[in-house]
Amino acid sequence: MENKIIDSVIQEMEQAFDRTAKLQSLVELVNCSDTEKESAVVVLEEILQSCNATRSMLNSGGAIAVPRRNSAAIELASQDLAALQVPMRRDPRSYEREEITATPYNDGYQWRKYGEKSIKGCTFKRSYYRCTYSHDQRCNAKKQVQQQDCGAPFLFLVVYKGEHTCTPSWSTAEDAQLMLQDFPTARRVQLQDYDEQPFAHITAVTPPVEPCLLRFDSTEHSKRLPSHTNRTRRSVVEGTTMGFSSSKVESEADSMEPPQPSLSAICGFYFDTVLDEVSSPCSVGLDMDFLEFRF
DNA sequence: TCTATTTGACCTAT
DNA sequence: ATAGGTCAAATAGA
Repeated sequence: MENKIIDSVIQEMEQAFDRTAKLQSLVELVNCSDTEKESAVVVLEEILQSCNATRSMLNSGGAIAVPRRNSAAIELASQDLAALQVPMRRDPRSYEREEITATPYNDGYQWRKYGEKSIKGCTFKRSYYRCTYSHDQRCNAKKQVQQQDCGAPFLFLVVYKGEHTCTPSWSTAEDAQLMLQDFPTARRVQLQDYDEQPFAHITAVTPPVEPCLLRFDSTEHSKRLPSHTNRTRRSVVEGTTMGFSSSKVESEADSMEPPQPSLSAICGFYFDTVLDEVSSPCSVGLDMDFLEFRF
């Protein structure tokens, strides 16, 4: 029973770690003063260190002191944790969850927009999406995306309603590998302009079946740069899901620094590359969500 | 021509 | 009456 508790605590810690890492990547994107950002990063690093330390202790098994006199309470706590870890069977239509994210479009599912609405008290309109397979496979999953008014242009409130009951066309490991061989045509790349600055995110989620190569070609990006930055510069960034592996920049002008990873996560990676002299933030990200993808 | 998005109209709940 | 959610015709783009 004690092992069960420890397992549950480890799982909770893993989630806390992942969420903190995700928050760290968001902090990178938020427009605030350097001092504030630095403070936030320091705090986040401390949290991550604590998570790591706790995880190590739990994994070693030596630091857990379970008071035996509380065995009844332990039993109850264990049951509670188990209930948290294995949610009860529920109606897929009743499922609902919210999240704040800088990347509302790369959750691994394909969505079709069916509406947009101005919401009272909100600067930005709310967008309504339903699963692409809502008709073909009668999938009831929907989501709403609402950009936040907090001055950080990259943050969105995403509300998911209903669980996916569909089977995406690339749901097998074999399909996923085929997709990887065919990048970028097989992958969807979401391009969005924020204040006329390009921002890209790989939205096709790679099922975490095997270490795989990721490749991002910014040529498509360059087409969307503001007219005053019309130099053609092509950067190709490569990495793997197991860590950043290599990068190179091909430029017909003078050479520039190769893109460097700005944040390495425990799994997956996140890095920025500079596209031109005004340092348009071309972010290519594979965020933590992909690891949680179910198929 | 097909598919996805946009957008005004309509429906429903409060 | 109002706000939020959805529909469906018009439109855009590949």
